[in-house]
Amino acid sequence: MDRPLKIDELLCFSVYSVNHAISRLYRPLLAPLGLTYPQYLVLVALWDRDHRRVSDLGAELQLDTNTLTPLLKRMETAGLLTRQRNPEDERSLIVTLTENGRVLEHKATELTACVLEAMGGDIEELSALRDQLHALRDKLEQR
Amino acid sequence: MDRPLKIDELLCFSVYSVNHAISRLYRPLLAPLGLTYPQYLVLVALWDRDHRRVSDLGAELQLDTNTLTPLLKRMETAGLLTRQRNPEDERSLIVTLTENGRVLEHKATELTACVLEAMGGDIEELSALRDQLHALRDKLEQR
DNA sequence: GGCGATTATATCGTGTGCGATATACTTGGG
DNA sequence: CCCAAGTATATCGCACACGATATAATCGCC
Repeated sequence: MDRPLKIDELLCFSVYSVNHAISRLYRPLLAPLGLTYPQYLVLVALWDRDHRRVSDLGAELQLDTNTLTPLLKRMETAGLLTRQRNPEDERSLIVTLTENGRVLEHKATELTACVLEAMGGDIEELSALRDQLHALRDKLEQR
Repeated sequence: MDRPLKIDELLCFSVYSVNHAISRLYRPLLAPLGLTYPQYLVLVALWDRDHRRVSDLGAELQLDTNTLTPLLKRMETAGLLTRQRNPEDERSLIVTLTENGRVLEHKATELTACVLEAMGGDIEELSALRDQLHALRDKLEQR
């Protein structure tokens, strides 16, 4: 295939494009909670496992501290979490959800249902797509 | 499924995550050409169809002028394209590739091959994934 | 032909992402 | 015990995204 590819033929563009579409889908749903989409992803990670270091969060979300530090500071200001130096190792910072941050998990459940519905509602199909994307991500990361 | 989802179970996160992985893959490949990843996508669109209005580009790339205007200005400064008011309708702006911008298409061919290889090289599989993502994007947009 | 509505682009402010660099703390070898 | 190397987070600068708003040109209706 030597012919130059059109934009809609590029897998990378379809990923780019779907990512923005998803972000636009979440925006109005998250706005009433005072959350941005990346902030919501941080919360999802913290709801699962709390009281952990910034670098742990970063490893899971694939984000470095140059992104996470200001993001977490905004979330701290919003009263969703606390940032405390680890007494065992003063270099590291422990991120812990506040009651406010924990409570949002309930509201997020409806949100997930809403997103699922917007995506067509076929869980089998969407799970398969997710697994293919994970496989692709792993391929890209192992380089 | 009432159980709260973990981050790796969310399709939206896998898309988010793959998008960043792809962007990180392209970055070092595009850096020698002086391009960012979004700028590259603009070029792909322009290589296919040149001499068109900002809003046309925006419709194809799903970007509004608040993103495109500064992006295109940077590309104009870099000598990749020109921005000229349409004489037929002075409201609109016609974007045209310069020779410099057109020439990059050749170099991009190797780049596509490199990206394909990083993604595993199975064109059938990757095309199928792309088509699923397009279907998802269309579902999300029609809301 | 004038003027309000519409359209096309631009500007502003905020929030990510990320490369490069800085700072604070800990560890390990002499 | 001291200091160089390593580690964890922070800061800086730049480039997107995008909601909200502004500006300039055109259109349509009377």
